Amino acid sequence: MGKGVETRERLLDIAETAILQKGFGGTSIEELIAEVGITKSGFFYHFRDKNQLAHTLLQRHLERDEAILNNIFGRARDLTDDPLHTLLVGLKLMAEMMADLPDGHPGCLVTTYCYNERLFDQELRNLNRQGVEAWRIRFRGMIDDINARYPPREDIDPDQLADMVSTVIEGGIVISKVLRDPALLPQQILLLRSYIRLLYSPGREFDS
Amino acid sequence: MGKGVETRERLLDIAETAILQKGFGGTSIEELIAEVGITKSGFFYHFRDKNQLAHTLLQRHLERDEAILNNIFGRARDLTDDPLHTLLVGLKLMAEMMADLPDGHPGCLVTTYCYNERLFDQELRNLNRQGVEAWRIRFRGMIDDINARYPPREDIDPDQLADMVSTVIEGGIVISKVLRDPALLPQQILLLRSYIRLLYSPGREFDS
DNA sequence: GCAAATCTGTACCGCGGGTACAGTTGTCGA
DNA sequence: TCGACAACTGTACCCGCGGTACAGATTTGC
Repeated sequence: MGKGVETRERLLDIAETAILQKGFGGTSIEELIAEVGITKSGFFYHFRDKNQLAHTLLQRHLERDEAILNNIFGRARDLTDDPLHTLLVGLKLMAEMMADLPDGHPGCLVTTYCYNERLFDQELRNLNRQGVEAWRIRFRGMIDDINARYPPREDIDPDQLADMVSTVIEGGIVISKVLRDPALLPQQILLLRSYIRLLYSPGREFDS
Repeated sequence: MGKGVETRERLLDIAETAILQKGFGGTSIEELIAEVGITKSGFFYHFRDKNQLAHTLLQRHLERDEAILNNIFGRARDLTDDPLHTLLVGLKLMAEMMADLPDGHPGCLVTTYCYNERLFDQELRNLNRQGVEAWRIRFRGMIDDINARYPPREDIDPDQLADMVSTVIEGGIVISKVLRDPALLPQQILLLRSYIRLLYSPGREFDS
């Protein structure tokens, strides 16, 4: 890794932490360069402006996030062939991962950007949306596989159920942070898991 | 309503909208006074500084929120004496209210403040937490009433289930906004409702 | 008609985002 | 060993914004 790339990554790390704690408008370039130990000119060598920093940051975040999800549900698929079990195991692994974060989840850029939307251009808002759409597609695929084998106890729209994963994670992060209770996020993921298990549990399948 | 109170309320309205779209640090006093039509001196007559504006805003938000929830679940209680029905009807009413918002939900200050926490003092962060704790207490009470009459199909911690309401609402607002789909938030609330119905549905109550 | 509430006007400070551009330092291959 | 390029530093400047400090004007209510 070259020296430039390293500085750039450190800049991105510090910027991400700061933005999650103070929002985009509340984060100054000056504080970032002070922490990295470069000058303002150095910052503008790496990024055209603050907006491009935001763009790069979100892109990196979404890529990492996808890699993590691929890892989790890849491991889940290694453990079982059953699509329902795969999702349930995956959610369990996800909850365990969240529970292992020592200081709790630091926050998600998607939510921060959502509540800073008017500071960004259309392109960045679209990138954020595509990130959430990718989650929907991922979980929608898994739910389709489950529905193909198990009859749900209620007639639920698969897109809505897929979006519920994103909803519980983003909401869980917020409530967990506000209450300063790191355990809350994994608990909420396990409640979602409980819902899915109940939804596909056998018994009284054909009651109207 | 006096002239001063009216100006103050308009200032708060405009500030709330701006902060939900641009975050606290991204919202300038200058833009607020420009829209209200007063001078900077006028602003500082009403609020000591930006921080006090944030405080007043959150307090107002939490009070209004409590009034709305009282109204919704009050109406639900008028319709039925059964605690499970009350919660299910209340969630239905809440979903309908969210669906009736023409431009979708504008966002929740609790989440914005959560992702701007380092811009605020301890007192404001505590106020935010107390708001979420009030939600927990409210829903925890309703869940206790349900548990006293119905055996849940799974052994769920009542506090966690209560927090799931907050989680789904805050998360639903975020995902709804990012995807620009106002229908998503009410749908997610109805999924939560579906979970609670399944959790307390009769049949196979005593399977281990 | 007087006091208090509700502002306006003016002047000022320092920080932060951003622009512009010239100069410096280290690395690496020909 | 030299030169090109990456990765910066240094300096100077502009303007918007948060905030301070007042003094003065206008409106409202009793």
